[in-house]
Amino acid sequence: MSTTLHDVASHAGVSIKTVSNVVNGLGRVSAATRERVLDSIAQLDYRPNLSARSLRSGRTGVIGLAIPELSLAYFAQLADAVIEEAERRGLVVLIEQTRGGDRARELELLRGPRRQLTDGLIFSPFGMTEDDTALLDIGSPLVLLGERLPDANVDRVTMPNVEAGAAATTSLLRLGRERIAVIGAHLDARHGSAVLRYEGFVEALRAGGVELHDELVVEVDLWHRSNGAKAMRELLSRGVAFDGLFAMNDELALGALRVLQEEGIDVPADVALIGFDNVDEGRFSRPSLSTVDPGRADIARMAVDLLLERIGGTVSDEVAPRELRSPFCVIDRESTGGD
Amino acid sequence: MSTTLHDVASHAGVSIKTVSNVVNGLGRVSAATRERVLDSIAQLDYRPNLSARSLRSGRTGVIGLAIPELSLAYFAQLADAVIEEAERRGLVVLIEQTRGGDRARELELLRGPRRQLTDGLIFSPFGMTEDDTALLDIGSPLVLLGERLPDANVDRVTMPNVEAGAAATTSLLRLGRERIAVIGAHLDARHGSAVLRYEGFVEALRAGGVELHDELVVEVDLWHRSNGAKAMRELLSRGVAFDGLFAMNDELALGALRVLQEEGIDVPADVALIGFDNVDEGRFSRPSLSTVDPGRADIARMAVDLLLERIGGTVSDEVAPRELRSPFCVIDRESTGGD
DNA sequence: TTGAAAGCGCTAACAT
DNA sequence: ATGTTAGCGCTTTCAA
Repeated sequence: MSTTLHDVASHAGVSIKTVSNVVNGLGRVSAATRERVLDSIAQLDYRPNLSARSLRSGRTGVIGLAIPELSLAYFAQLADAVIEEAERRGLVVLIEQTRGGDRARELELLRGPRRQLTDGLIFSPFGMTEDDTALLDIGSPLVLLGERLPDANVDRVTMPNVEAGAAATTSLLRLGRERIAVIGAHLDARHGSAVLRYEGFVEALRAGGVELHDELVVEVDLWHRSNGAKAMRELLSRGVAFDGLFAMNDELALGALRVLQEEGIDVPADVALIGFDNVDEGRFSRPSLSTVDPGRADIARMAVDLLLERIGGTVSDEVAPRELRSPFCVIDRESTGGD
Repeated sequence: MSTTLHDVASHAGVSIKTVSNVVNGLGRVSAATRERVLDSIAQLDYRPNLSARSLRSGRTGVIGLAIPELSLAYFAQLADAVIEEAERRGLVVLIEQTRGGDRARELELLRGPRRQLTDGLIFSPFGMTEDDTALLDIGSPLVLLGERLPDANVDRVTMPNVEAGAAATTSLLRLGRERIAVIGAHLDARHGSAVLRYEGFVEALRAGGVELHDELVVEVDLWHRSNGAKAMRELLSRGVAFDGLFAMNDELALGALRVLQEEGIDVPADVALIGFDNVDEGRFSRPSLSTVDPGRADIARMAVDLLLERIGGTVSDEVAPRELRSPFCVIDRESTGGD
């Protein structure tokens, strides 16, 4: 049996309420009693029972983070940032994996009993469709990551994907590349990073007066490295020339890079390549990978902030959903002729 | 206010206990009442309050996983496996990062109040020293990952690092390489993967009748990619010839690979390279990276199993600590001339 | 400034 | 087969 408030109270010869006050730094307690209580706490090695506290207060001190997959470097690094940010505020993070695009899992996760373990959820949706938007109304604080489910009535952190996609493309155009391929598109989708980055891609081409060739667009469902390799093989098999490549994330880029090299195609001389996400690996590939840095730390901070404001009631439920955008920047490495 | 057992009970016209029985599938409840209760539960959208349940039962349904860093691919992929394994058993995982080698953080994490949020902990120690071994006696279920703190009186999952280190080295020897370098050693340490893998390395050299050259050993504290690059530069600056390289993990290997290529050294023709951990990236580097697969899924399964046996009391506290070893295998890819 | 007591929602021992 | 009830350890209202 572990020590309770009661034990401490009788040990210190005060009431349970006084101990509680000392523990929580509330109310006015005379310096002398406080001292005595603190002493008893130390002697008895008292530690508050968090379950009891949650039951009473309705708070758990835990926030949930639901992402597609931890083994994707981007999400692992994002989770890292969120955990760090949460810790800074005395919170702890429960990670749930939705496994790429599993709608049922995502819904279950939103409504399942496990939500109760957390005070709020940071959620990166992937498989849910617009028809499911209403299901996001889960009555507990929620922050969305990314642009899916755009009509959701919920706080959200995004990055300027259109602008970033355009900037990435422009960095290729600036090298004089005119036949620019793109892998990772989701042509039939209506929302999501793929759609927006592609939009930026198209805009940049137009602005640069460069033609968009349909044969240079490769769709890829899940942005895994293996699919990047597959997409590149597909592109090469089409037999169309290209001198620039925009991969919608770094995993795709690195998978594609591998195939380009197998085929003896030089990067960046023959094909300039830029990815997206700035995962650590890109710094050490050969050539190192140019990319777009989405500001992971900012995203994590903003998401935790938004969530905490709702949890803490600093921002009432009445307040309309807010949308925060992280700053981004293009990083020019060897794969686009940088250093 | 959310629905409680009471609400359901009165709605269904039965006692609270009956509802509890239905919810937990315990006791005998007639099919008719069960039906009625289930119906009320659905109508009222009742969901059990997990805090109350924890307070009462002393279980939270959460297990902790403490690892150095999520942004290291190995740990991200391990966390993925642990979450999956836990989920299979209806548990959820709280991840804490110890940030490479911070002893104080590790201790705080073991004893801190957050332990209360979990029923048990899977812990990959790094910064704690042998003097701290006693501090592992935290009175709640604990499973250690790896070989540090060998005297700890605790369940543990390891991999056969000596044998695996030897096997990796042997795969280099089998190619006829005789000047084999190693990066990632911790020469002054007395325990840990670095020590054991190095031991295997030395053994394999001896068994192969090949001399060990001190100048071919590079120490690296944290096994990050950037440190792999740094170690390789250091090795090259020594101006000693080598035709094989054993990197103690894949991150180091990939960092080193990058530098080798910068210097125009061909892998595997000039230097055959093998890493350790089988992280996903190794399949798509160029050349693809030979490595040792430590059986991540097995490790996760074993760790969760051991923990649950202690949590559930299937295995009493009296039972001596158990040690499970995962199977490993060497994967021969391009960096050692495989495909 | 401190104390007494109610009750958060649940489980389980006991009673019927 | 179902109902009653006593807490789990805490916070908090109210009273002293």
